[in-house]
Amino acid sequence: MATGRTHRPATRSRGIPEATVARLPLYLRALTALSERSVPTVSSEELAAAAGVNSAKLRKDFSYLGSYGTRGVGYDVEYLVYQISRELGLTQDWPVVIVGIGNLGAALANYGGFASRGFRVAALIDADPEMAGKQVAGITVQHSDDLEKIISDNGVSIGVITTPPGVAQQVCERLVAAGVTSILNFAPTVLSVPDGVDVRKVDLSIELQILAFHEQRKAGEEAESQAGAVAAAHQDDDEKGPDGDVPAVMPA
Amino acid sequence: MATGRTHRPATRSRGIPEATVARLPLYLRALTALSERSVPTVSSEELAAAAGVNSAKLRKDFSYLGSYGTRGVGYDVEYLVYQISRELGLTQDWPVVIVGIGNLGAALANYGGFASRGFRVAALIDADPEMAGKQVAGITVQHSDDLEKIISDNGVSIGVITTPPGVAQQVCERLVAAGVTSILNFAPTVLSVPDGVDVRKVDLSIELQILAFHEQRKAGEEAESQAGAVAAAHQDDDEKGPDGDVPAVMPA
DNA sequence: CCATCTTTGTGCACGCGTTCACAAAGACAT
DNA sequence: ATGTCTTTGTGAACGCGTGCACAAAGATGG
Repeated sequence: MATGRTHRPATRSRGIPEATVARLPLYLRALTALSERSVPTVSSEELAAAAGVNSAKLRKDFSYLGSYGTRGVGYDVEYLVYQISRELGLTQDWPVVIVGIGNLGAALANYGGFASRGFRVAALIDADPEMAGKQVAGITVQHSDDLEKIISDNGVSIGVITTPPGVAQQVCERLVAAGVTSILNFAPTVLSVPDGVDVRKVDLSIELQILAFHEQRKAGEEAESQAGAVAAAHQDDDEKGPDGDVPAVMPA
Repeated sequence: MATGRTHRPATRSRGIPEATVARLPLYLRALTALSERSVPTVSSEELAAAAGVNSAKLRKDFSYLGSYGTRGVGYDVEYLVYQISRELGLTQDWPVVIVGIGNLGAALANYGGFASRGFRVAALIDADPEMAGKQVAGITVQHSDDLEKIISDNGVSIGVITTPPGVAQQVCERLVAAGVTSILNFAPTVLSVPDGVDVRKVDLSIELQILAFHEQRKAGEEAESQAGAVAAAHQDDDEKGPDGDVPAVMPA
């Protein structure tokens, strides 16, 4: 769902399905909240509700990690927090670089959720000489000329790209050449990467467009059921779109 | 994938699979780039390469929209841009509100990708009285007391939540009560919404954790193949994790 | 008008993910 | 101990998504 180009053959890494991996952080967050409230154990039903998933799915997910529950009781919160953290690799330190310190890059640098669990902003990099030397989120921005050195000196394997789309691909290539093997891409571009490099993308514009699609559909259905037999002429699934010609309802 | 809690029964809205809908924006972006270069037609193979997907998948995706291609030639770029835009509902104007004008909210407000296609930032809302009245991205921030009025006056149906996690749920509820039916959530929280409301979430922390998982796996495999027969003792899939045992805490 | 060549549109098979439903396992009381 | 009750762990069925492979369709040239 996130890799740029690679046909990931459903990488069931060590037997853990990708879909399960994507949910583990969700469980971890819910468990951490319980842990802070000193709740000792939790049932699959309760935890599933907190994470917003089906309880059977949650149990199956956990079964891939091992048998960490106790029948008749539930799961030990602390123990599960540890197991999931370890499984996700959060027991170690992950230095991360952010490339492209514009509005978004700066916002991410300031984002608290970073340091919280295993991740540490090792460096901020920008191509603008004006930016170099400035402090953002208490970290000095460095010039992209030194990108390779920064990566190797800090042992960085995860890079975050928040550059304009035009330069994202070349930044990506430099990151990969320097040793980065995981990339989180915020630029609205499809990144091509060699095998062995993971890319996940976050794209505001795509998310909005998906929402708009469903929104339009809702409006269309609503109009359809309200209109009743009025639009009996252009019926069936042949109609080209819910909005027809006149938006009829909604925004001014 | 994105909905907070609702079991969306694979909402194949009007016969278009959800997975296809999620790729349409990708195609649209690639097509727009071609259009700007005045490319008249494009084959499924070329477009698929540009969008980073399989060409068969692309053709099947388009087949859900209709038969818009010409065999032996390909697809008419302009026509396809229009068809996909219409399908996604981008031919109409979507006023959007952003709630929570911190670093991230401000960054999104400044983000150019917003206005580009159908979306318009109708209002910025924040709970801090200090923020109200200030200009962000050329828009005056309004206080959250007026949230309901802002939503209804502007006919807003899409809301973006960039508040701290603690207040995200209640902001969400106010948005929904005021008439918002699509929510893009950047707060690290599971949102509960009534049926009929779509929620998509963007979560930096989760994305990083997924990357960390794969990163750890890569490192493990590497070490494994390098170490060779060294770790012959605790082998097989029975091993509890890369960092051995020391469970630290066991369930009481 | 026919042959050839390109490219679409899709039938089909396969695999992943989800969910149901239930047997097995353990806690707890008597 | 034994029975009851709760909750896990999982076998099995089903549906969605993906990709192969090919026939149909149309363009193009002779």
